[in-house]
Amino acid sequence: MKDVAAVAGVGLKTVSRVVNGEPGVREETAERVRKAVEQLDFRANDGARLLRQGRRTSSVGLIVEDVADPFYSTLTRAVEEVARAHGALLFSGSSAQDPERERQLALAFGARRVDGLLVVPTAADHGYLAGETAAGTVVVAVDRPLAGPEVDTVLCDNEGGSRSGVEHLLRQGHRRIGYLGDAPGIFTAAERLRGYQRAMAAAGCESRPEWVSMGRPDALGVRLALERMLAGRWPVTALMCGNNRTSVAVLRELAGRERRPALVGFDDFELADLLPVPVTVVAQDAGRLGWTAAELLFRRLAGERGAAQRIVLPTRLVIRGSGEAAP
Amino acid sequence: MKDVAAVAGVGLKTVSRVVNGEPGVREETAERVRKAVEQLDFRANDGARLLRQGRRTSSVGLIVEDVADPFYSTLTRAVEEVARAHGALLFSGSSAQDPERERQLALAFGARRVDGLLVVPTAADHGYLAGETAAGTVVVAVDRPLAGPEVDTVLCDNEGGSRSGVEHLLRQGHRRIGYLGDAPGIFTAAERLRGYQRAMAAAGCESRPEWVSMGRPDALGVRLALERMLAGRWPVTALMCGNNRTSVAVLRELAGRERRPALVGFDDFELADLLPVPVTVVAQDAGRLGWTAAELLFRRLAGERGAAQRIVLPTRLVIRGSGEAAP
DNA sequence: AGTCGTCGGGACAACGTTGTCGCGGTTGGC
DNA sequence: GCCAACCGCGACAACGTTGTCCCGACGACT
Repeated sequence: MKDVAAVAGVGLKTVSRVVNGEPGVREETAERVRKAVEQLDFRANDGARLLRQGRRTSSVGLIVEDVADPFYSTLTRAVEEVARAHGALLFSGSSAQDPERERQLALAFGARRVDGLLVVPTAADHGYLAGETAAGTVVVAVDRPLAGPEVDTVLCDNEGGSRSGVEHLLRQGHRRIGYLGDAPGIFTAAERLRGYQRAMAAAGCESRPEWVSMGRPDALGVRLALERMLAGRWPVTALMCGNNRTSVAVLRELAGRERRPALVGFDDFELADLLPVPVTVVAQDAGRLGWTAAELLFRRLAGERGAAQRIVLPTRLVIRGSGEAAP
Repeated sequence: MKDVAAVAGVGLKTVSRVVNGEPGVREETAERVRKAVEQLDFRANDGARLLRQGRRTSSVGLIVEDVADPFYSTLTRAVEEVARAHGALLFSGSSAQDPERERQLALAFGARRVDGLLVVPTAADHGYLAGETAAGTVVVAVDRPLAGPEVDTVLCDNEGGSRSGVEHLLRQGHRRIGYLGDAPGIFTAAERLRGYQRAMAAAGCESRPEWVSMGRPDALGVRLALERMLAGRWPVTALMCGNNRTSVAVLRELAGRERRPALVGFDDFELADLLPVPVTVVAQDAGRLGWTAAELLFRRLAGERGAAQRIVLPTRLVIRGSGEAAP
């Protein structure tokens, strides 16, 4: 900047004024400065500006589990849009379900002095975030609550959605319904499992232990679980899948079999409607989740006070065929 | 930091030394400093550090068309991993195919002094990037070349892949093959169209104008194009789709029809193998694309010199069924 | 005892901006 | 003709760090 000032033959502050469109500069002088800016190809250093002003950095951090997952990428896109609308830049990162990575990302974002942090929590303990919130960083938990400081939280109605899916199967006459979900340590997985259990209990169906399988949605695990559920004296006639990945793994596994239980999946996925048996799902709106959380974050940044909110977004049962087969 | 120094009863620089693990501090003093850091919940300001050091910001920017698109989200994830491996943070943004948005993002990233910029170019002219490259920002074009400064570029073999897909259809005996692609202004779309044309020409097939449709993959456009291709005296017996989105739109449109031309899609998509007729595709590896580009970027940052490279990654024909139907 | 080297630690400037203040010159009112 | 008000502009400090330099204390050697 001082080079520009020298070339234009003006003071540093005048260059600053011109660059920032502040008043108090004669048009003629401003023009000289602009010439010099152009000539030297000068671009202001936001980092220095931010440091000097000491206010906001106009950037937010987003930590998801895995951007490559359509659910999170949709969420990310929504957050991007909101950030853009508020003139903020987005730092993003995937925790890959690793609490340590999540922590490192959050701390790195904090060190960069992001104004806000949107996080899909993976860690069991988020005490490390206390420092950030104390320092004025606005934190919003998305998709799952976090264990640590009280922060705004935006969730889906996991239990209710799962229950509605199971109830739908019950209405078709199914009684022996299996449940495949993600590792029970994951909040959403536990909630959805509870939805299944409640629905079963309310209908007076006793769920047998071998009808429930919780774990990572890998092919082998799903195959074994399905074999367990479909064998024996009381094979399940229907399945509720706790998430996207599991639904797909189950479909892939079922493709080769003759016995095809009815199926309802939690979370919609592309082409579900074009499969040989279109898949009935409990849809959640990832975009709206991200949008809501980001809007909340920026409202806080705009000065909104009050206790931490917990917003729960509804799910929607999308009937396509796979969940309507009789037992 | 000065508060910490005051509490610990040491000088500013000593705090800096302790925080950065520099030698030259007695263990006892260091311990006092650490106590004070803890007590005041101090976290170093990376922005200030970066400003002072004047070297690298350890951050890179990534501009894709739309993170919500599985292709780009996979690419993004790969870039994230590489950035993480090099200790860098990632700014990301979606251009939404809007050249002006792309420019704004690039400029904003530049103002934040990112070390490098990975961009999937949308704009027709990237002259505005000249300033960045001149300022030392390393730019790498991904998926498409950019028109402007000469920069490293990582592409897929669009033309070759497309040609191989069409050749596959020709081998099945098809002669009347239609092509549906994205707007011809998009580099990849033009390349793939050329692959189709070359393959047809090489086989001595004359492609009729009504067999080719280029445009956004919306339902209506695709429907009209299909009607045109499937009607008349010379209806196509096979289709080559220029991208993911188009393939899906075509499948959705075809689902209701009895006449089902053979189909090969460019770019793989999830569940392609589970559809009623599993879809044969020319697969490109988005992750590898991102990985390669990011590695290249960091090699440049590490000081690698030399002329701008152009790396072309191969595609892979994945045979699943839809492309093997006879005319 | 004097000299030298080493080690711990602090003072200060600088990174690239911007907020504050004040200076010199012009204008306008009496 | 004098004073006030105003305008355009620059000097300077400060944001939170770190690189450089230097100082004082202490131990070891002549």
